[in-house]
Amino acid sequence: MVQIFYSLIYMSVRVRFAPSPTGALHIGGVRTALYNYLFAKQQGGAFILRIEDTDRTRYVPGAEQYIIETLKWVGLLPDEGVGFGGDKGPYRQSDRKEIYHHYARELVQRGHAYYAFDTPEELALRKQAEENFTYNQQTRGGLSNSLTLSETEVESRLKAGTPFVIRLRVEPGRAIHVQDLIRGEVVFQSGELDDKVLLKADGMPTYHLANIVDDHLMEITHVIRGEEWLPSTAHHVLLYEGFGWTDTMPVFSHLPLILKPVGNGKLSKRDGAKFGMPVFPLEWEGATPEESFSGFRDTGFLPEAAINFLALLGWHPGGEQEIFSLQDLIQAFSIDQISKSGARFDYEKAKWFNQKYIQAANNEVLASYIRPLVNSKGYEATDEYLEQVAALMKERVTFLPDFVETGYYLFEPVREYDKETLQKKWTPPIAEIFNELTGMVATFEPFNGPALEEAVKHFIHEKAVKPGDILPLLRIALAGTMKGPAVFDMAVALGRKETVRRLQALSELG
RNA sequence: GGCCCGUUCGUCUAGGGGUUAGGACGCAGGAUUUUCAUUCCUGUAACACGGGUUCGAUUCCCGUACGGGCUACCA
Repeated sequence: MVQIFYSLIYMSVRVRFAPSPTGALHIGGVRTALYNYLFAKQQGGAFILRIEDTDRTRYVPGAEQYIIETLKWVGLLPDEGVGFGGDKGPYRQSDRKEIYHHYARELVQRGHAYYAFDTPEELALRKQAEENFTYNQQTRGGLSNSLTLSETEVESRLKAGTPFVIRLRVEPGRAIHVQDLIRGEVVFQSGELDDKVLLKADGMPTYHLANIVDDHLMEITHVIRGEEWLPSTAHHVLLYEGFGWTDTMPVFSHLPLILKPVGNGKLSKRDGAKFGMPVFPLEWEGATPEESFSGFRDTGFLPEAAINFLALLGWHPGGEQEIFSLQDLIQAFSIDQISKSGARFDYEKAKWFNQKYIQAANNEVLASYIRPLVNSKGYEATDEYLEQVAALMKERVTFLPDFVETGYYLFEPVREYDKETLQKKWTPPIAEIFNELTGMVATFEPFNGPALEEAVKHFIHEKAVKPGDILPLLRIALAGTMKGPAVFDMAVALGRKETVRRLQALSELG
């Protein structure tokens, strides 16, 4: 006992993120990965990526790569796992088939599991006949399994290759206590539990078996997973008991769900299209447009912003800080401050975080994010110019693509002029002054923001017109719109030649 | 239906037997900026309901309602 206590204290923390490669990884999965990562790093432990691909019918090619790419994008790099090495592998469950067979058989030998020969069709019929039919301690006596069949019959069926599953043998009359770090003690009555399938007829384990065997073999100390696993945790405890692994059973924490922005229920992949927002980390190209999704990355989120947003969806350290770097999060994180109730996906808040992170990012970093967007539009620009664009636009954008979309006029001629303002401001006398101003700008030295501004204002004063008569026109000439960066900063960024060209273009139009 | 979990402003949340129930997003108004945005200030708005326990409950307990999850040879 003393020894167990000792080992629990000094055993280093090991947590796992164990997604199933059935398609694009849901944003809730990213949050689960994040909480696991934060806990591991804070405790000086290991963060492990395990791929749970035991359902061959739901396997989707590319999903595993998607998961890995997501973790890389958000910066949650596993210490061990598929694609990351480690000495407790293999970390892909389909590569561990024999291991599960071995343990499933061992559990049968220990009397905590049994062979069952009932076919899916037979069970489906039973369910049709009896509405609440479950395979459990009440019903198994009347079914076809190694508890009802003679030993020789079982032997011969196994020898003949009759398909079978292995089921957990749950005995009634016990209270199973689960200690959850988020929810406290949760109690289940064993009499209400069914005899879960552990090993399927195709030879693959179910989640229940695989997750216990792997967590044990991989020396996982803490299981941090979604709330949907809470009801089956009682079965998991029974498995630890059955194997005699209770001393090293991991500590459980069941996370609250992420809910739809409006309406009832948990956030689903369809909500992305429905509400016009990403619910996946990365873009995903499915077989059809309906199965293809956009993600946070291609929408133009900074990974740091996505992480900050996700971290606070269901957890809060208690202070009034809102902006947390990954390092801040590692320091501040604690499992007992995770909320118990589900959190609605608040996209407005996500946008706010992104805006904040873009504002705070330095121009060089932003330029590197803008570069691919610029290239894909076919624009040409130097890195130095992109840094200027970043400086000009960073306080006016929400998403990365806004730099080249809202600010397109920093890369190509004005496409469309604000007619309303033009109609109001463009009068023959003003046009004449404007032309004169164009001539001045063409030769004015030095061509920098403050000097230019000073000179133009002086010019306006001399002509006895109001700044409001000229400045808006200048802006429209350069950007076409009444929104945007300071006019003189724009002029300097565009350069003298382009500025003059645009001023002339407006005159010709007028 | 059964089992399990939950419930503080519209949203994310802090708090906790006695508080003007705090912050953030959003929204509204204002200041700054002769654009827009940023920034700053102000405002808006919450303890689901009913019983206990208590001198006192939003906080503790029990119910109810509502919401959610699970109930597959899916994870």
